[in-house]
Amino acid sequence: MSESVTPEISNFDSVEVLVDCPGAQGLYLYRIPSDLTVQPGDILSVPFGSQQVGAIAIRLLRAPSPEQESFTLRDVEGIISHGFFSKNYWALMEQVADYYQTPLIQVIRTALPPGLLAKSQRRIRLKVDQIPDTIDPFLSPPAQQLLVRLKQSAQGDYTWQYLQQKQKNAGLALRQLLKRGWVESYLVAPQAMQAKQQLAVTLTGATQTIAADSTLTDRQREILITLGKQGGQQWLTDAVPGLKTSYASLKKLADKGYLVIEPREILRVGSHSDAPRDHPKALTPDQAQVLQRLQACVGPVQVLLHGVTGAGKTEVYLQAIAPYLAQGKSVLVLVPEIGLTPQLTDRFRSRFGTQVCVYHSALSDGERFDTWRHMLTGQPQVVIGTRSAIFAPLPHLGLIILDEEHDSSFKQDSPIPCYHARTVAQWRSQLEHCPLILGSATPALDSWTHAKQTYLSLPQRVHARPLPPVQVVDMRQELQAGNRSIFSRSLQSALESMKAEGNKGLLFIHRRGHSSFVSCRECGYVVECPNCDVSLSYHLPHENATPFLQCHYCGYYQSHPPRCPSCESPYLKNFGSGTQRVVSELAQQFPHLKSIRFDSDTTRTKGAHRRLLYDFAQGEADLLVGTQMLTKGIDLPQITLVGVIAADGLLYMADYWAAERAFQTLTQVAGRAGRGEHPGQVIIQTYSPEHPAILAAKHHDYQSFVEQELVFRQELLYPPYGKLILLRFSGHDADQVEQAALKLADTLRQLDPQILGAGEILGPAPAPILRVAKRYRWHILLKLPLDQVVGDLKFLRQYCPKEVAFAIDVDPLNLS
DNA sequence: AGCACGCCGACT
DNA sequence: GTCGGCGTGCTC
Repeated sequence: MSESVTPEISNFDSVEVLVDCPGAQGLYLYRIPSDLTVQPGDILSVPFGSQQVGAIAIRLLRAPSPEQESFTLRDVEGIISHGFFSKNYWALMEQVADYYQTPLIQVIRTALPPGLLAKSQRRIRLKVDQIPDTIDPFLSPPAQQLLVRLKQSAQGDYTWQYLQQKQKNAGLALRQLLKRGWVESYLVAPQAMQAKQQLAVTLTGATQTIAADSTLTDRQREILITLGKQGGQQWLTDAVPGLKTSYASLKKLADKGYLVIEPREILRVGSHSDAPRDHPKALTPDQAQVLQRLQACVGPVQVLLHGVTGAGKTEVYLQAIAPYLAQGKSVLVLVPEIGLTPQLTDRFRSRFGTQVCVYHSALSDGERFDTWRHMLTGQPQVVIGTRSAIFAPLPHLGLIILDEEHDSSFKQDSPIPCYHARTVAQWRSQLEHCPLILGSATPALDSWTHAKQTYLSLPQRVHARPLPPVQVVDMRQELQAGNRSIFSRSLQSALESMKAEGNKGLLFIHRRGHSSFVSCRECGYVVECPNCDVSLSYHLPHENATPFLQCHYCGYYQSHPPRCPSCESPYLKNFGSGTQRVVSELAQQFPHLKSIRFDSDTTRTKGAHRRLLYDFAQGEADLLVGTQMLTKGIDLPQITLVGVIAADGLLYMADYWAAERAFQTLTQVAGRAGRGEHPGQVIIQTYSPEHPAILAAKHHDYQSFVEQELVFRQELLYPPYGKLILLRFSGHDADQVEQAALKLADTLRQLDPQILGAGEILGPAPAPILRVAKRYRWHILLKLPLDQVVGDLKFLRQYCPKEVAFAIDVDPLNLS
């Protein structure tokens, strides 16, 4: 597709663009001013209506003659970023938009760092000198409120967006104030995110003459040599304390021509290389063989690396990556949640130093922007990121790795596009012609059945350590034997011997909070969330705290009522266990065991996750009590015991892949035990000891679990033997949402043969939890044969009233 | 998203 | 009869 570069190219004086504005889906034509050189893929700023918005150049055109224009073209205002979308990258965007039934601009928005598609901003400013001393008493309350708010700021100046979200009748209020001339409204031109500048000290090439130069003092020579040893360049703010010198001394050396001090873009990439340097470790024969096979991979090959927990996949990744960096290529490593894998990030950092950068949504906008810019430089680097990092704009991509590829956080539920990073990675590997490694101890069934891939396995743990034996305890028998504790007798004795041997353990429980619900013992009333159709969980953060009730769907919380809201009875009791309850029961039954609670409540603040793990590893506690988080990225050799308090909560989730998820979670959490010198032990407590997922986890038998599960999937034509598309409807009005879903299903059934072929339309049906955060939710599930070509479904939106939110989720994992 | 244009109810 | 509310539609 190489269009010949002829002199005629200068005739392309206009450009079709995609504008970053909801409701403006088509392409718009703009004139290119003669002083700008625009190419397809550039990110532009264009005037659109009254504002300036971000836009992507799609293709260049010769401007239509003025006679045939029905409107006058406006000029492209400026170029925000040049030559970003390569042909491959563009194809990836289109493929995502097409497959996931999403407008292209939405995909582009997902891929770009926030703040790049800049918009002009409306601001409101107080005209202080116009305001009379005595305020008109007839001024409407909203207008008075707005006036008060504006007066709060020293400048009397706020963005319109801020004011609107702060105050309900802001529109009305503004008009009244504008009419009186007390405020003015003005537009601020969009400012694309700027790279930050900072002074840097860099050695020049003149260093060879250091020894010979007699004008240098010994101290100056020392500074130059130290700087050279430390890499030859530093930020000025680091160099002054780091070299134990002053700005004046450095300036003198700069004057002598040994170094330059100049402003440089500071990329807030956060790649501190304070981690101690480590070196490639000796591989086991299995690892070495896998590495060899990986190194033989060229082109768009997909590799499934199936390694048991503790098999040393990370070391294999590290050694597989090194040659790519040496060749000047970059590598993309996707992990489920970066915050949960500080150990992984640390290992990459200590192996590759500053060539590693992390990219995920918890970074500040500035950091994301800078990391993104750093990727565009094309310097060989390893980008470790979460789901959205699959769109990292690395020019020379040599390898993609998805670690823990079975993890469902690679799938986005909302907002659209509801993409799966694994699927996008497969396309990207094809487009970039580079290998893709999917790594897991419990591969997703989709990945397992993928036909065209290389299968590599690491069936043994490193140092021939055994997988921990798994004991399944039937909790019904515990009760019969008179044990009413949440800990089985086996777990109790295992905890004691663990402590006696000076080892550590993990206790896994599916729920956070203290108890899953609160109910009245007289009338059976259950306290529910006012916004969602779920019961409130009982929370008791620590022993002496005031208990409160919280909704795990919308975050609503309230105090614990002293009496039943329904019958006034004082006998309200909390049922079910969560992490808090486990911690407090432990404290009662095993006062000598110290535990750390490890769930999204205690790890919410920045760095808390890392700190808790550090404290635990340093011996501050014997046990880590937590939720799903325990299954990811914890690799501590001292852990010998893993207990699953109640596996049942995992088993009975209402979707087709509940068993797969339960098996994965149990296997992953079990895999945390016995990674060090001491052998591990796993105890799973359950009321369903015969459940296939439990039996498979007990025997570490991935293969037979999968075979069994695949039979079930095939019978019901669920993935990977069928394709699902979920249509989600939600809105504040229960009737309206239901009607919209019904109407759309009707429309779909009429059109069915043309669009869905042999597909099945299930529903519409209310979502398993009808109401979440005051929004009613309905679903239509499309179940299609694998070979069914699905046409464009985006047009369905037009059958849905705009008060009802409509989303298309292709290959949904979250069916609630 | 913003903003204009245009249609119905409370007021001079 | 007008002012001004807000609902529908366009922005190259």
